[in-house]
Amino acid sequence: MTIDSTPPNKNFIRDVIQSDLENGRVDGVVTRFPPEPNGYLHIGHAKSICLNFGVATEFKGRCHLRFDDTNPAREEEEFIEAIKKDVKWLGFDWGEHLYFASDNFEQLYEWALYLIENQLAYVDELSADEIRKYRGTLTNPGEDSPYRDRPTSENLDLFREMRAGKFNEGSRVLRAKIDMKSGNINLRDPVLYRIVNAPHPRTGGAWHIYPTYDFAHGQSDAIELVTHSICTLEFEDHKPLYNWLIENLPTPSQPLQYEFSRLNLTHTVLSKRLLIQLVKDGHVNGWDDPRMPTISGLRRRGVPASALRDFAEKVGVTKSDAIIEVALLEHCVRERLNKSAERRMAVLRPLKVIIENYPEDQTEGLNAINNPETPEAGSRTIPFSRELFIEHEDFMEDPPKKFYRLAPGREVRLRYAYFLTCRDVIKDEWGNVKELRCTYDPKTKGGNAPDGRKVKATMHWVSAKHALAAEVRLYHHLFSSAEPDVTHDVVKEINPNSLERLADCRLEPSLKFIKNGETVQFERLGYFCSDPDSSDSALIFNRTLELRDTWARIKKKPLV
RNA sequence: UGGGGCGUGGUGAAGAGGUCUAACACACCGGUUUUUGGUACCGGCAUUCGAAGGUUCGAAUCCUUCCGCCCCAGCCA
Repeated sequence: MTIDSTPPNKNFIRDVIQSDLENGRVDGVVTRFPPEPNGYLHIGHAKSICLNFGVATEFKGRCHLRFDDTNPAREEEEFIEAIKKDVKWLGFDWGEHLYFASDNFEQLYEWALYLIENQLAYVDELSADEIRKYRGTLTNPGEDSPYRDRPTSENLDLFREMRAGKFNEGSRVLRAKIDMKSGNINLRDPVLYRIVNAPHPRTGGAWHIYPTYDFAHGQSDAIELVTHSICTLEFEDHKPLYNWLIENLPTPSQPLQYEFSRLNLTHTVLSKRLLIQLVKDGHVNGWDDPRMPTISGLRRRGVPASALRDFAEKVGVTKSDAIIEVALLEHCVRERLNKSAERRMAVLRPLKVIIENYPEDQTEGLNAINNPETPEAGSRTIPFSRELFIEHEDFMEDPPKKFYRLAPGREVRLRYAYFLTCRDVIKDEWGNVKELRCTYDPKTKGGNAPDGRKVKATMHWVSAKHALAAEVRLYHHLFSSAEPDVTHDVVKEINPNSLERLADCRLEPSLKFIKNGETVQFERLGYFCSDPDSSDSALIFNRTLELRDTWARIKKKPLV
């Protein structure tokens, strides 16, 4: 299992486990991550995965992967596979402990009969609408169903017939007999089983009735001998029901539920409903669109799993509603990538430079360091020639005070190459700068002047005739508002410019061999990775994240 | 107006009667180093803990009242 450098922070879950271990409530830790296979995992799930698996390894226990597949109307095999892939990629291993709530359908059914026999459950023939009416409101108590006190044998017969598929969907449900007047609505005779006639991804057409979350989750925990069932805050109200079922059923163990607050992130949405909508309505290009907060989207974007783990640790685990700034995620990504990503040179918006005093047909190989943070990464050779491309925004004809890149008459350093001086600016008929005529100083090879003269800027570049053409996709926040208002229409909140495609980028030749899934740094620009859409004939790169950019800040400030 | 939960800086989050004129991290603001305006490094950033009372020699931590925010009325999870 994955061990990260970040030391675990203290949180109440760890405290509880620690004391449960010390006072003997449990003698080992078993947790579980219980996704419903009705969509892809997102970064909020990553928090839960890291917590559950993290805490399990920390206390030398284990963590199960269990699919809560109790609603065949929504669940699909595709999601099961995608979820497994994401959990693995995140660096966690459930070993032998892959489970499905559906594995327990037979046992759950037996327990339902057990409840009926103990007069703790009954078959209700009220319609969904009527049940709602009988349930009362938040402030008014509910009323007992007229079917509540039918004889056990009748309940048994009816329930068996439900299983046999004798009834229509919605015509009958099995309900727990608890308390229609409870202040906790979950205790007002909650539905335990409903009739669903949809094929189940695992059990096919074997069943006509399916347990609800409440009737499946806790018992599955108990069957798997889970000791700490960790879930999010909205299940807090369900805990009394969770416990009621465990107390009234002959389960093999008595797990306890603990709740923490779910992750919220600025500039995005993290509700499954909304993410499904973004995908279905085509506002993004699938679940793994690099703008998506899904694990698959982040992976495609070039975010390393280790950064996600760091992030999950840094956000903390509490019960208070919190909105984490994306900046924290971005920090974790940069921190990891700065250490691991090899450096390359690429020009996103090319501006042609002709070095007038450089021999026409000469090419020389220059040595460039792969990663200054990691000397073991070694170095590579990059070609230099008379015609280059530099970044368009690295040149200004009439530069403001604090701009110290290239300008007419000014000398700068080309990284790993030579000092370069701008002699002439060539413009098109519209007055746009389209080419620079420069000279270089042959004595500055490698980037230093023997006379000791200094230069204010070092710029990246690419040799025109050796460069690779590529498309580069730049991503911006999916929502420009930090906290998008999703109460009405998410679509209105979407940032229309979240994807920016640059079709004419130029890369240094070595980028041809970049491994899939490897994220590199384009010097001075940011972190990039090759997109799965990329091919030998059409290179495509995604920008994971920009480097921190002090110059951009200076530009924005007044009084430059 | 029923039940449950939560309130510590811009954002998270430690702290649970004295070591708190409140850790740490992100963000932000300055500065140093630098062949990435990156990285690294140094410094700044809550006399105050939702509010008001009270207990105490002493409170963010205990008590009382009040205020605010979140969740629950699916045969979703």
